[in-house]
Amino acid sequence: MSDVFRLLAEPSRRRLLDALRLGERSVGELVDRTHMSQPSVSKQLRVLLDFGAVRLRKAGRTHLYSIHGRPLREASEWLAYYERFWEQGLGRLDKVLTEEARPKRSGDR
Amino acid sequence: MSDVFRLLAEPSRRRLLDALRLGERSVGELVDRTHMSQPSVSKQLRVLLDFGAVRLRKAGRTHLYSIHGRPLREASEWLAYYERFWEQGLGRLDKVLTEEARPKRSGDR
DNA sequence: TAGATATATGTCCGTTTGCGCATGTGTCCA
DNA sequence: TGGACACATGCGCAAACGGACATATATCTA
Repeated sequence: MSDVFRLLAEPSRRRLLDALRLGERSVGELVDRTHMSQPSVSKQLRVLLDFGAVRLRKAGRTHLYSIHGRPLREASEWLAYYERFWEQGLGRLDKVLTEEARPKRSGDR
Repeated sequence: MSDVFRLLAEPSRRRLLDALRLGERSVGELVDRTHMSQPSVSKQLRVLLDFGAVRLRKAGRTHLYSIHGRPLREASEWLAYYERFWEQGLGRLDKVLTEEARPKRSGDR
């Protein structure tokens, strides 16, 4: 994995990053929060770790993961804002943006 | 394709979007600029079109494509800024960012 | 130390997807 | 109208990748 977009292309990894949003989590907690199997969680964490997107701190037999790196922080903010629109399709974005923040400014498209 | 990250995960599509950055381009121009085969260009353009990421304007026998949609514009700016760092690996990002803009502020890690 | 707990890894399999190649469709022009 | 030109599409294939399942490794505790 040498490409952030590929990294983020996988929903399971985005779910993990989302679950790590608020801070350090153990693998078990991530399994609970994401409803993924434990092996899947571990594997995707490995991918994220190799990429440098998360950090690992071992505390006894539990492994604590946390988000690392400015790029992912930026990406996380970026996706947090747009994901809700995108997941409903692109068509509604302009509408929602207009309603939400800028009732004017239609000279964009 | 129902996921922007998957859409952007493919380097060929990012190359196309990049080639469309400055405006409308014909398929032939995109073939030249991206060094992709014509069928590949057409296919990926189709994916981008179905997603709503580009627009098509037909002028005779040439098809002019252009980027469409605020999300991709945002994504484009976002990637334009970070891509150069990411493509060289994540490790250099903090360094470059520090050198570039903020010689102080090291409490970020 | 034995067993339980927490996590990691190996293997197999099915799916997805991009590309190459050939061909089809639409448009312009002599 | 026939042929050149611009682009799109269908097909087959190979590579990438995630998940399920079983199992290995490490740590804690009785």
